[in-house]
Amino acid sequence: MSRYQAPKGTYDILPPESAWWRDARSVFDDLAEQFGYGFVITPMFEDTDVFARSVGADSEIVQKQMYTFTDKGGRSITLRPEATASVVRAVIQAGGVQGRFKGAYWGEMFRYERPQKGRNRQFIQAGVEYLGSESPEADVEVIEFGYRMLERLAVPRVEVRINSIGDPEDREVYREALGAFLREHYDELSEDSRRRVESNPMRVLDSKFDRDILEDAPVPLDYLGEEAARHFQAVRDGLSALGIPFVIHDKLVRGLDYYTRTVWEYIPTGYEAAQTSVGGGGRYDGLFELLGGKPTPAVGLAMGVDRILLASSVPDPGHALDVFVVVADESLRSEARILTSELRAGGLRIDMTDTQRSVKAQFKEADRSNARAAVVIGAEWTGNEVTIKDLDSGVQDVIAIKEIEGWLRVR
RNA sequence: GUGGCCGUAGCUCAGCUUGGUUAGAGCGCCUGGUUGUGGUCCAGGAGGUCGCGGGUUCAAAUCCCGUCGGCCACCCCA
Repeated sequence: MSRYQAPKGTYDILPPESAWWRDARSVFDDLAEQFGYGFVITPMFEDTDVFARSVGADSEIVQKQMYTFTDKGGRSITLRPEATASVVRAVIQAGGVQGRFKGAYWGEMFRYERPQKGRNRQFIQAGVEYLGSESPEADVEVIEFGYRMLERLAVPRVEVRINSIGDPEDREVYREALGAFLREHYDELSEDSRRRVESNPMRVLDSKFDRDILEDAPVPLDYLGEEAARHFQAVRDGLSALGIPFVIHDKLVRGLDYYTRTVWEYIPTGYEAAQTSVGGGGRYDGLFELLGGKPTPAVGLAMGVDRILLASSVPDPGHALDVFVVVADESLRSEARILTSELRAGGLRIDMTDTQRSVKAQFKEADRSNARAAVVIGAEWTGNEVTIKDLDSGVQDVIAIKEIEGWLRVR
């Protein structure tokens, strides 16, 4: 037990697990490039107002989950709990959207929460923001992006849940109807839900306790305006055309206040935990104005990379090294070092021990380091030769030093 | 923020109920059996402030209190 440990709700990533993170990052980078998204890198902290205004002052995130502090200049600063607000702020600051803007990001987010499976105080989110388009095709593309990402990261049995919460005008009418319904059944509701009837009635829909009562509750879909309804239909048609399976969840609402119309989540159905969503997104046509920009329609998603790892089947990493050099004659150690250096320069992944050890111990290390082959430097060196052994098959040959790379290529 | 479970070797855990000689196991690590050959087997070895602090006691890994941390759930969300 070490004296110092990573702060509560944070963790370190070391080999071999770190390899997955490197791979996941490159999968995401490739995908973003293929979908035509450029990278947006913003600060990890912002003026507190950026989040308070965008995410919603009454939201759970702002109420109790933000890492907020006052800096030495007396400014109220908050570590980002999510990235959309930052990206929108950055784009507004840079002059707003001319035509379309497609941006991708990957980075650490911070939320002060009680840690549990799939929930930490520092975690990685990767996402894309499709700005400047009101077309349902943009929604479809962004939904597809998340779906493909999960596909490539080997998350099995992903369910895409979609819903439309309508435009702000629709929602106002709906809120009334829902409020009336909830007040009618007030006595039957759980304590948590009762508390929210006035403060945030839409979140009651999500309650895990009141499913029976909510069975008959009005849902946002019944209150969509004509345009929002047409938009939602187009999104569904677009997804079907691409062969992306989805289910409509008429009680799906999301915790960030800025969403309008389409909202969705990705749920890996084969994975057991309380925190089931590995990603989600929505349209947020009102956010630019909220942050002082020109009205700009937009849609985006955020993927929880930590949760994707939990839900994915991690593949066998394969060989980590091409060659492990075994020094059988200690007087040739320096020659072995030089050979190692040369082979590395040629692009091979190669390692060796740094102190005298038995040949047996060196082979053991070669095996553990998951090398393809061992190259023995010993008596045969005088004839400009080495012994090379395939560590999977056990086959070994004595070959000229120059032939090492060729031997590996043929196998 | 609330609740439940847990914290003993690098890792996974036993021991704690009924306090008492040098705190154990498996895996991992090191060495040897094979004087140049791993992944199997056998033998030996290293490695522990029993999370931390306090209390009770002649005596605490074991009982009590506090604290820190972990896991799981509520809540919330990615």
